[in-house]
Amino acid sequence: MTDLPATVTLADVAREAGVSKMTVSNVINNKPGMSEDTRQRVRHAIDRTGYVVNPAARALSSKRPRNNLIGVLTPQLNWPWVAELLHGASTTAEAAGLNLAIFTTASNPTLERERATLLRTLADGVLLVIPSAEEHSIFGDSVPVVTLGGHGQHTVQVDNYTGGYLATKHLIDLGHTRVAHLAGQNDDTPLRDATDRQAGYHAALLDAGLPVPDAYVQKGEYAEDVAERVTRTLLTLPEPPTAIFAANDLSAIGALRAAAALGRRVPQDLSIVGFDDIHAAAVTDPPLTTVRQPLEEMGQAAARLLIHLTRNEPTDSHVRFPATLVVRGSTAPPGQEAHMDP
Amino acid sequence: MTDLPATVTLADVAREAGVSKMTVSNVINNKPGMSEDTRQRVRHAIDRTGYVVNPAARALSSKRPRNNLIGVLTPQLNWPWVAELLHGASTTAEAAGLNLAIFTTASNPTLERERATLLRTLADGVLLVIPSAEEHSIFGDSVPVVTLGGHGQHTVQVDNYTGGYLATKHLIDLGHTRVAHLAGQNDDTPLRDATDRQAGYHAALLDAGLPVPDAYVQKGEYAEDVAERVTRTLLTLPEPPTAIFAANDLSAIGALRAAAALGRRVPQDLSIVGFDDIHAAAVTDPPLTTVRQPLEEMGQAAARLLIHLTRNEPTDSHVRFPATLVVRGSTAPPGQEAHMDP
DNA sequence: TTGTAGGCGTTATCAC
DNA sequence: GTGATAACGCCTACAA
Repeated sequence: MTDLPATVTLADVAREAGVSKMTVSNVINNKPGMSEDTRQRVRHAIDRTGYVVNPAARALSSKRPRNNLIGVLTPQLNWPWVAELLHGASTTAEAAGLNLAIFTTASNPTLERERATLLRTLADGVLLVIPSAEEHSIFGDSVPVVTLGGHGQHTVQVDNYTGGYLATKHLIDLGHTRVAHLAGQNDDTPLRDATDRQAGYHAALLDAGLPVPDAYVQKGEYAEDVAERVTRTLLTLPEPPTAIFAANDLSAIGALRAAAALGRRVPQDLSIVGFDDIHAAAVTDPPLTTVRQPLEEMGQAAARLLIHLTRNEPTDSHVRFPATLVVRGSTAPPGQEAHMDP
Repeated sequence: MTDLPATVTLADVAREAGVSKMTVSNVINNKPGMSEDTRQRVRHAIDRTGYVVNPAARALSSKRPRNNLIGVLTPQLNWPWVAELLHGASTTAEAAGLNLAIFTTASNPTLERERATLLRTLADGVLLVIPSAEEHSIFGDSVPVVTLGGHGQHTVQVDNYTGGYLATKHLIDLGHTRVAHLAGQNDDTPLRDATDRQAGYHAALLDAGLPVPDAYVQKGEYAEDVAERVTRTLLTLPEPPTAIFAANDLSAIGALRAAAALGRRVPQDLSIVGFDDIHAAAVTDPPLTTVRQPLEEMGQAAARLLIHLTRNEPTDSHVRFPATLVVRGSTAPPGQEAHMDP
């Protein structure tokens, strides 16, 4: 447990072990072709000196370094959806001996490019969470890329369309005919996920022969405060919806808030379905009926995919997880009490 | 918006501008002492070529690189407490033109050291979130370090002792005499924060002349599932507590679950106070009375502190935020309805 | 099986 | 003001 801030280099270890730098390097990288004796001697020298490779130097000298590093680019860390996803990824990565370096998406273009350069040179692979179109192009094929919640060459996704369909159908089956939607879309970037969920919503209504008044589809932007504001508008419509399908749990919670503020009881006066099944969905008042994404598993799958890619092992290109409906207390037939399964 | 994955180096820019590499380097680093004319010419060349510095190379050649990078070491990303803290830090860092590179604490010692080396060489400063003793020693004084929720040379903290005291006093003032505590402690690492909160709890009971049966202080380990299990035990005691002060909101939510499972109504049969005031605390059923930490501000303060340190500007060594009680629906006098402020 | 030379992209140093 | 040269620590390629 001695801490020598002085940097130990390959040369130091080599001197200590009485070999050349290259031999030490080869031992470190588990290269074959050297006597077991030498290998041991070097190992000991490494332990004694407390040597650790300098990833920067390694990155500089070899084009495709093995730094045990996976870079992650993600918006907003305090989005529960992201946190749970990354938790899964981190678990799997660590089990495989890989570090996760997480960067939040920079607004500043210079920062963005610096960060990309850093990852391109340093990381074994990159995990993109809900990336913008530009984020993709930055990496080209300089390093393996897996996309979580978006499109790309290698992706991990939930079946958003079916999820949207299931949520809406659940409301229809309960007897609702006026079903609104808080879409995930915002103006800047048309997110694929949001579009698919909305398509599922439309399809379910269409299959049931129900109309979709334009005013019933609002942009919730995946955000709690926006959803709250928009829900107020919906509920004060001349003919307000009796049920809302929110594109994610956060906006469902916003809707919950708006309902409470306007004195509408959930689910008696208004049914609400979310999407994601984040941790918080189970403890809201009332507990949220929602479409479950297996977030942790999805994160794990993404990490696994990336690990295979970095090792040039064969893998699937696209992993799609099923969306399942979790019925809790926020949905009921219009004008009635909740019917909950235990 | 052209994407040339081919790496542009200083030499390329130098050739383009008709100057030497050093001049380009000097322009990039805003070094004084060159004609405005040259500076402009180089600037243009940089734009034309799309040059971006290679942080790895920079790290290698200079002992104290300015990479616009703050490294963060944190346990568990899906801890809401952490997510909200880091969100704050990230906001401030980005506004100052700094990238945040977030690493989750590795269990593997080799990974841990590699990661530390990476940060030591690459980062301008390091932010440690609830660090273990060892994590501190890794960095020595090779790079500025700020600690969030722990001790060290530069720290940002909430007043945990007073927080614990406030929470407990609130329960006592409501008339509770049998007040239990779900401590944050686990066996491995005695966290300073947890100890302080518990000390506040003890002091409040002592000041009120109330006893603290050993059986009333249990290890909730800051975790929802552990807290749920332990609360079940507490509630089935011959003389169960009528109120519980949980060391964080997550364990308070666990307690909420246990109460529901055992058919105890909150707050009529059992009052619960949490700690942190994470986002979810406001939407639980019932909404959680809790001790608020200004998490986002704390993250911002930590980032600001670090930024000053990296610039060798004078700063406070320790920033302490006050803890405030937020009364919601999970507390009431024993055997009575909640008395909520709107 | 082991060692030597050279270069990765940048900055420090010191001449010009 | 500007530029050549030598590191920084490691790996690739090749030689012994």
